[in-house]
Amino acid sequence: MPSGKERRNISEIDDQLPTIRAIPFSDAGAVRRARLLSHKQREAIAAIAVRIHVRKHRIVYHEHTPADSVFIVARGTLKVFRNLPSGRRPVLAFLFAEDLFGLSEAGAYVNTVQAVTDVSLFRMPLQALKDVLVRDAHLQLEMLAKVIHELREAQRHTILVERRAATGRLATFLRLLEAHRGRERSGTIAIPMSRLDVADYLGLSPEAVSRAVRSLQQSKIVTFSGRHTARVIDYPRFDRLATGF
Amino acid sequence: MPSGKERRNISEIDDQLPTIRAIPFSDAGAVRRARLLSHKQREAIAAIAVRIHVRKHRIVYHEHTPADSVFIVARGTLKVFRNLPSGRRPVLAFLFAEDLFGLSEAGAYVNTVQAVTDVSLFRMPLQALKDVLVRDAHLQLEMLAKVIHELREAQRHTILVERRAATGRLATFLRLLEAHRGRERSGTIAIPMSRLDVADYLGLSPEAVSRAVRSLQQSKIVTFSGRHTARVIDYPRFDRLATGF
DNA sequence: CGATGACTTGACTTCGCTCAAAGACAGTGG
DNA sequence: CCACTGTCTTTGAGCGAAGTCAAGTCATCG
Repeated sequence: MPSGKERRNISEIDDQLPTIRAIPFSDAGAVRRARLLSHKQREAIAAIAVRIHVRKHRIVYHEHTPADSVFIVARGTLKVFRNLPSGRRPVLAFLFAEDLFGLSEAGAYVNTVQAVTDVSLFRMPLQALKDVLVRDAHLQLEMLAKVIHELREAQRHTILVERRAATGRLATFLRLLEAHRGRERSGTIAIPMSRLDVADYLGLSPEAVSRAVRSLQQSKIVTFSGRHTARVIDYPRFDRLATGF
Repeated sequence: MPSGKERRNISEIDDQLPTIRAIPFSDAGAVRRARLLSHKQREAIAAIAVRIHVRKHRIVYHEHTPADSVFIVARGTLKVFRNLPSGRRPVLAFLFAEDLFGLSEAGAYVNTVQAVTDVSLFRMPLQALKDVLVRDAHLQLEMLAKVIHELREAQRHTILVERRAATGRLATFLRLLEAHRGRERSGTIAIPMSRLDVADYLGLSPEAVSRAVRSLQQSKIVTFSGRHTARVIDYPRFDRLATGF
């Protein structure tokens, strides 16, 4: 995929090679997530990776199916969820560019992963990846840091869904989306997923999400235009709501 | 630490060397958690580990303090929690023998870890551990499997606290405790932690936990003797409650 | 542009939380 | 060894917020 002569920004160029992003586990003061891999390490992974594209709403893999590949997100948003006997479909995480997923347990995938938008992925055969990780133990340490970071995210998520107030949960979620875009706060937050997905992530009914949206509007903290854009009006109150656990 | 001539069972002998236990990530059909390390790998870790003992209720480390060590549990139970501005103290996990903890983020511990019973730990300096992991990439892969396993546990926990019914949450928790003891189901489940700890883990008020206990008794599914022992009477209904998400 | 599914709104129910108080347990010192 | 005291736990009453059900509105895709 040659780039032609048009101007491209850094993230466009960068998604030609796989990267992962997380907070490294030593390195005090690393508040923000950083890219963990050197150019050489990225090439080592690229050598075993295939680039694949998955359309919106398509499923990447189902829980309980044999796991032969691990993935890195190049572009787009996905959701990780589980189908429960009760019919509930809790969303455990959303995945964005430079996230890693597909790490199996006992040879099978544990969750189902579905594209929320059109996505572009790097797909690595599990065995080939293991070989690379054994050969380059430093690269493996970065992977370890990434998985530890995911563990922290999962714990944050648990804390989030344990909160009582629906508006607080929603505010925290919006903040998460905002943080994921990186760079400065522009006030505008894109919400790529459906209300139902948000509800399943927050552990609320869709009606409760809807009411929380209305509540944030009425108290003039956030406005919503259409169903996929939010705009923060009152950052102080927004942050207080989001972090005021 | 020579063993003397008295009879010792396997787990007693085993806690002389650090081990970790998890479901490996390939190896189809590995339903149960297995010990991941070879004798040699255990010795490599032991070479950099110090054995420490922590009394009941003592704190191993506080969140936001500089992280210089990683730990493996040799014996006892601990809880992992966070102190939130609101005064809530959600428990994110309980730790048992052969669990790994203390993996930091940006050089600081993320959570607080406190002993629930008297515990015995292996303490490894972070830098020394990293050196070992770089030197032995296969050992590192086992560590990676362990962290992935913890990630799965965290996700299960999220699903757990999203359930509505308090009795269902309690049943699932009891099942978790039972599973952790390993071996066959004897019907008897030891509950080492306080009701408040259970409440903080399940995202309930202590009152709600108490009522759930009463409810399980009244419906003759589980009986409780004292505060730290449960006995399952009706396994079919118990399992249905616990897994019927 | 029309149909299908996603989302919102309203009315009612339910279940866990809060507050308050009584009861059980564990550790301490006499 | 036992009584005492502080803490943990249980129980009750009332409230509130999210769930459920039902119906109407909007947006999105063919």
